[in-house]
Amino acid sequence: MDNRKAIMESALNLFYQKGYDAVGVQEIVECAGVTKPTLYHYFGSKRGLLETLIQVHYEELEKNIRCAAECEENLPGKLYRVARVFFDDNSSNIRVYMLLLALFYSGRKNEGFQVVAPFVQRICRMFIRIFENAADELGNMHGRQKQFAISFIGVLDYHLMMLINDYGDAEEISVPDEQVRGVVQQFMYGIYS
Amino acid sequence: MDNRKAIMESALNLFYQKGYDAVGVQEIVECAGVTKPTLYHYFGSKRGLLETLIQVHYEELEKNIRCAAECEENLPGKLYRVARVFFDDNSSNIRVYMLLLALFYSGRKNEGFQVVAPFVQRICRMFIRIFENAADELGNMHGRQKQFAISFIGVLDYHLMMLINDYGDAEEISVPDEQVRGVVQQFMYGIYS
DNA sequence: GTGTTATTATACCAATCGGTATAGAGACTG
DNA sequence: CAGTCTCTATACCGATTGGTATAATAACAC
Repeated sequence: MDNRKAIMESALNLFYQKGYDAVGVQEIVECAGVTKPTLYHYFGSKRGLLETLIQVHYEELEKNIRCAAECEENLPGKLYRVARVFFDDNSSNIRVYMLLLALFYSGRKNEGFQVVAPFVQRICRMFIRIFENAADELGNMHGRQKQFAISFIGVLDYHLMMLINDYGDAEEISVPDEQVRGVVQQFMYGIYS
Repeated sequence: MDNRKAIMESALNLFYQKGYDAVGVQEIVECAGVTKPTLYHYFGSKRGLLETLIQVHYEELEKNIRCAAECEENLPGKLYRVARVFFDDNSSNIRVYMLLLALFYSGRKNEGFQVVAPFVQRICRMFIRIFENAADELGNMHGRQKQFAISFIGVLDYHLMMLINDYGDAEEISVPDEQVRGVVQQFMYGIYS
């Protein structure tokens, strides 16, 4: 019962630190203090482990994003709240999201990519909808909703990546509000703002 | 003599499609039509192969970016030229850059990350310098050069990734000028422009 | 107490991993 | 011709890969 969670926790940490393909099943179970049959009993395969890992954590991530996106504020306020979801480290949120990204970049023929791609697309669609729902604020977007969404996600992702890089191996990553607001503001009004 | 290039070409394709860790040395040499000792003669190790692969291609990428960044235009013009370097598929440029990114996201304890991190940092510094050199256009940036640079790179990367994803397995990826200009313009003047 | 089910460890599998020892082949130098 | 140097193939190395067959353990219902 508890072994299941231990395996998932170990796997998340190892995948996040070394990459999905660079981590062996043996290493995961050792880190979790169990043996291989236990892992294969719960998850069936290494891929199955990754799938449930992503799925379970993604639910919460999506919920958080959706919640932030449905708040009663103007677009900048919404984007700020969404950004905060990404920069707020709920200990596992960041690791999951970075794993998602890493696998998304890992090449289309990679097993991890195939697992992760649909989830990334769902995130993209959520962001596109944010801009569509702000049509009254933005006016005619001339079909550029997707461009807006991709740009915004890209900005968030890269800032996140750089933060993780700067912080080194530190566990906690805290991003001050003003910095998040600065990023959103620049996105909204350009770099002259 | 030619075997060396064949190995590098095969490795680049395989790493790009399946990820560094998911590709075995055996697969590389088979794809190149040689045997393992040939690879180890030229590159010493799998890591050595990756290092020379990145190094050789990076030189050209950096040259192209630097060239675009030194043109005699205003900032939007410069950014447009730089963006074009990224979106112009010189058959190998995109593959190399995406490999660079994939490894950068792959986790700090990953072998590939350690190889690639210094190159990504060099790219970042180049972008930061672009904004610093535009101080006369931008005025006092209040130390936000790095934020500008990271945001811009993030926007480019994610657009690139999405393009590759939309195009599927197609070899050639052509991005119309207007789209590139749209992205740069949004970055410069915000989404109301 | 017996049967059933879920969970776990021991021990194993073929296949592949990155890497190499040895030696042959070819080109060039003396 | 002998010697040397670069390059490459055969065949191999120990270690690890993802995965499993078997059986023991424990908890449960009856």
